[in-house]
Amino acid sequence: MNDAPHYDDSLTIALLRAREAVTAQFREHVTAAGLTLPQWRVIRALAGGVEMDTTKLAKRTVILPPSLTRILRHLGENGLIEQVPARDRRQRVIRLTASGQSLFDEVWQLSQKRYAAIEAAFGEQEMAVLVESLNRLRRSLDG
Amino acid sequence: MNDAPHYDDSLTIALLRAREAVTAQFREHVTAAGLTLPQWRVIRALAGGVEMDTTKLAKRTVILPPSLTRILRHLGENGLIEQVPARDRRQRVIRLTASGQSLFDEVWQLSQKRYAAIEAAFGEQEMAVLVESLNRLRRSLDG
DNA sequence: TTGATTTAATTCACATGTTAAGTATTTAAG
DNA sequence: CTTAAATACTTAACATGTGAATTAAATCAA
Repeated sequence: MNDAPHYDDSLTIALLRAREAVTAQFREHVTAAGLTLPQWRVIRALAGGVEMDTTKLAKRTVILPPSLTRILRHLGENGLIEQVPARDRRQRVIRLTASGQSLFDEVWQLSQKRYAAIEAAFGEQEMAVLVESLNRLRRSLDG
Repeated sequence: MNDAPHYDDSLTIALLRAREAVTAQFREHVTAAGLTLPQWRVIRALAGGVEMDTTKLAKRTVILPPSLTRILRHLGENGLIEQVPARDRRQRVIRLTASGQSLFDEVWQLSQKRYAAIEAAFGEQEMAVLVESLNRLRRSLDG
């Protein structure tokens, strides 16, 4: 008997589609600011004067090191980030420039509005439950 | 007051990390079969004798048309898919070859085991609730 | 202190994601 | 029947995803 590949019910596809729908809400105003979504994740991780080395940044933004290297090059070329001298000379510690922080402030305002709109559409309570469930799923698989 | 970017609590990051954790469960045996995960999504969508044009296939697998074109080229070069003549000559209707179906059968067995393991770790009930919640989220944003 | 090992990051090669533009075929308007 | 508009894909260009190999600096063992 064919255990027919229940495609749309599968967790992997549901995650993919949900992420697709959510990122679509942010893509327009982020790209209008001249950033890709991964670039925006990096900017966001560094906002508010945070300094971080590449390894931590990669984990936090869920971007693999080779991609992050390229993204940091792009952001550096646009004057949005700068390097901070570090004791361990293997590390590359990064922070936002004033220009980077300013771009963050601008985009962040719009992002917050979109985020609020998503909460309104889906339900604030349900959203908190969903995020908690996603994080619990992850923990149950990492262990 | 700085509305400090609550990074790990955000829906976008939670979705990204959860997807990361889930796909990691399938990556090893899929790549061992000589397939990438997007290629596997395509194979899976066509399994069991299903024929589909690329527009439907793109929607079903959540792969953008330009990527799908390249993926179909790769799968075709490896003899896993073939083209079916169609009335509308703009369309490209695709199906698995015998070899493609056979590769599916092989990988699918392993995938089912992994899927069952995820259900066991996270809870079958909670998983169904999560998938339903993800799909509801998507519907609330598409409208 | 030297040499082996580990760690941090980059580079390389190839696959996919993303947007815009192009091509071929079909449909529809006149 | 002919042309304009719409549809189905493809191509092009650039950015990111992914795994393997490389380089440089720090750490560890002897």
